[in-house]
Amino acid sequence: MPRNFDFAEAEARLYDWWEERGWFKPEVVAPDAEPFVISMPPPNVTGSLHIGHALFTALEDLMIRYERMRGRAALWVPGTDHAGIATQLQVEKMLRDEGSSREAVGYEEFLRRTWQWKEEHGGTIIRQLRRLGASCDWDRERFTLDDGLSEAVLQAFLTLWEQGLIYRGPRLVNWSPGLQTAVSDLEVETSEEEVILYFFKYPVAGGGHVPVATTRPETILGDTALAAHPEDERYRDLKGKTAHVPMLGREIPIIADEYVDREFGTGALKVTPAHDFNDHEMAKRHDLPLLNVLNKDASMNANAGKYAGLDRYDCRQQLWQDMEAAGLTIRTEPYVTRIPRSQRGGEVIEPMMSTQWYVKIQPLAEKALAAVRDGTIKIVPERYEKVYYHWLENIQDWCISRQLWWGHRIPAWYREKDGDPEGEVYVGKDAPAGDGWIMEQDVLDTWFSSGLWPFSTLGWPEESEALERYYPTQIMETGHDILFFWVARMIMMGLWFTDTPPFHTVYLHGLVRDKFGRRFSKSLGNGIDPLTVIDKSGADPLRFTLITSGTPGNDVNLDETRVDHTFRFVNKVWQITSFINMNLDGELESGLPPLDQLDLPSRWILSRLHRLIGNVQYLFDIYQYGEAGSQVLAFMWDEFAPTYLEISKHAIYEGAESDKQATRRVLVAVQDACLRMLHPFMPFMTEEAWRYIPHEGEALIIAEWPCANEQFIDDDIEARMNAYLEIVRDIRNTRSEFKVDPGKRIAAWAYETASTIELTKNAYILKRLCNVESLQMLDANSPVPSNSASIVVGDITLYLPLEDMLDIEAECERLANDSARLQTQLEKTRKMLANENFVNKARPDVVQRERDRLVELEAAYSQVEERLASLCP
RNA sequence: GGGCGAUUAGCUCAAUUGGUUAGAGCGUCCGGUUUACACCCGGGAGGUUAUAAGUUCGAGUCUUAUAUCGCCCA
Repeated sequence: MPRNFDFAEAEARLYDWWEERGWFKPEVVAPDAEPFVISMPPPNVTGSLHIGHALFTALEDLMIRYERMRGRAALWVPGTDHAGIATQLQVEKMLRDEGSSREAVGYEEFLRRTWQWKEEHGGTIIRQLRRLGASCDWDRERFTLDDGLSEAVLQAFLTLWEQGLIYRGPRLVNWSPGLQTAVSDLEVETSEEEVILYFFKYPVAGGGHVPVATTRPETILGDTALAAHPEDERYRDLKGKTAHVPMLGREIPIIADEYVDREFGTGALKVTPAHDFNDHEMAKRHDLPLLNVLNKDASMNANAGKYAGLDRYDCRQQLWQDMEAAGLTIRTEPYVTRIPRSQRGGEVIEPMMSTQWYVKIQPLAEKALAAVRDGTIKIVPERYEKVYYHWLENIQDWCISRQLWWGHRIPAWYREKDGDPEGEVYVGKDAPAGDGWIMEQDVLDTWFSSGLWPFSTLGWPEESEALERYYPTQIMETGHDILFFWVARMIMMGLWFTDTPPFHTVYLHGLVRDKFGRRFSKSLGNGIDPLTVIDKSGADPLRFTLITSGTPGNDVNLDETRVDHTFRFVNKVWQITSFINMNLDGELESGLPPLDQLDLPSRWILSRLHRLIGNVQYLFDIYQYGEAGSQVLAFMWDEFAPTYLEISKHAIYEGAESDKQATRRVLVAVQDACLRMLHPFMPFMTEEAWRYIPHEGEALIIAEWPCANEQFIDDDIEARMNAYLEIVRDIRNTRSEFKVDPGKRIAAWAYETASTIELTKNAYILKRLCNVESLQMLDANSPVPSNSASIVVGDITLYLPLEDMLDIEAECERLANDSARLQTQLEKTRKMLANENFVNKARPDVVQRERDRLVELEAAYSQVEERLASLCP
């Protein structure tokens, strides 16, 4: 067995082996095995791996490997998303670099170039997932724009259309002037920004004016009314009058509406129904006309009169200058308000009138709400259920059309009629009979196709075998940031089209941030590239660290020193394996010897192991994977390796043959169980290490998940072993305190009592763990050995002859400290047990524990006192 | 404005049906070439669990209020 785990060599080799053997496929188990299916959240096809992908991969692969080991038909369906806007932007940038543009090359060529781009860059992220060890069924890899999924999108669209749940119409939308497309509410991010509030005079017909304030003066050109609160005294006289739009002179009515906030600005409000959502609502109430003053690129259109052609911000300046010259301005002041920006491009979103396609979402939303309310679908952590409810209860119709070229083209056709190019509309896969039909050029929101993902990837709308066998899936594991974008939509569409919840559990993880909790950003330069980390330390440490660094639903602050630590843990596990491997010496009978033939340390480690297995199982059941991993680490690093392994050297180096064999079998059994439990966290090293210990079965990846056996769990054994371990700790402390050379073997003495005789039975524990060569019994009449330090644990006192190394003064101080500590604990315990409320109300086992503790403390205290009295007058 | 989360050692985090002395890692200090591992081993220092009240025999954990930070929604 190699001295160290060569991850760089082993990872690629093992991954290829697993894949070639077909172990990533659900068919490896019996055909009647219960399926366990996860649909991978499809990464952007042209993206590259970042730490967030590493987190979801680590978690999902953990779930998949765990269930595979439990005998389920585990299927992890991988794939990528065409990511309409993101991909189109990348290709447009490439064209721009070539001095060209989307418009210049034209629709067909643009699509050709985009597909070409996808072919070139599309495989990158998928290849990178392999480096993390992702055990996906690659034969089932899908892409949201492949033929099957396009068919699914078409089917879904047409079904909704037939059901009257899709409509097209002019609405006020969030318009992204940079991308030149409509975007949905979810794609707009608003945040507070400092802007300028402009106060000006709105001329009233027949003389006078009304003071008005706005943050967007250019929208004045689109005003179709002036409004005041009906009870506002200041504007009572204006009722029924009209006003003139500054610089344009257009006459508009002055209306009264309760929406107007009397406290804000001047109390009077300009109404721009084509460029403001609130004004739009008001316009509906008052039957006001809508006047669009913006072009698609947010320059002013013909309705802006002489300002036509100016960019929105240039217009703002120019108009204000002109108004100033006309004596219509009052003043400006800094003002903080919420500005909507495009989640993608970052530029300011303009509400604009536009004809778009919508899904009437209410009926779908109701089903999706009910599924979580009645527990059919569970969200982990549970608190996100509230967030989910709130969003679905207030959901607006979903704008699904995007003015992009890259995506699923909406299956609609137009024909000119009465001069209107869209006078006739037809929805269907193919153009209807007759000439002149032109296909809708807009595409669907990318989330429309990813909403179908859990079932479209399995063949829907075909009634495929895969769909029959593997749908519904089990867990949807994804980031909490896309709960609305994606999860809610999958639930809505899954329930709507398949009449089945697409999964029973939603497991949400948080964002990965840097160690100070900051988001990764280029400007901060704090990014952590998963591939760099893998190159340096291997995939296992990164995976384990990501999983154990946080708790479900919460952000993970990734500290790279933890990756280093996990790297050392990987080495630790390897070294344990190596130790076992080099001490095997020939054939080893499989399984464990009968319990009654095992020594105390063996029974102790098996008890600890099965307790651990039980805990890990419980933690997996409640999705606490991080804690489960940490507990395995703690067991191996703090109990198995430093205690059992060290003690086992006694049997292996100097025991009888039967003891050697028994100890070897225990070592193998414990290590085997640990490797199995660790496999889903760190698949590579565990698989490789497993080959070096006796095992049944071809590979760890398909080995059985361990199961806790109550028969091994033994409180009495653990208590007896703990007594030794406490003595060991005390002896080590004492040696350290008196600066006894760690390599020096010393003796220990004790007066003969039932407890000390018992102690001699396993004296090799002390020999191995704290270099105590022999435990010798003192005659009851002999004096306490001079120059010795005393170790008191329960009713046992050991004397360590330290010869000239003992400093009496120091020993007395040590004993006094012990005494004080014991006294404090005694008082506390006595007080507890004297409290009738405690004795009567606390659980009996808790009370008993305190009683046992009291006995032990009393024994220890009296011995310390005795020793103190004799040594320190 | 509404909702949610966080606040535990210098830093990053655990501690899940309330129960021994609140644990790890990194950092720090002391000591070690012990035949699995210096990618290591042994030992130490470092905490009023944000604050204040409450429930309870018992609170990091449950309740209420406050403060600070963060996220989501309007």
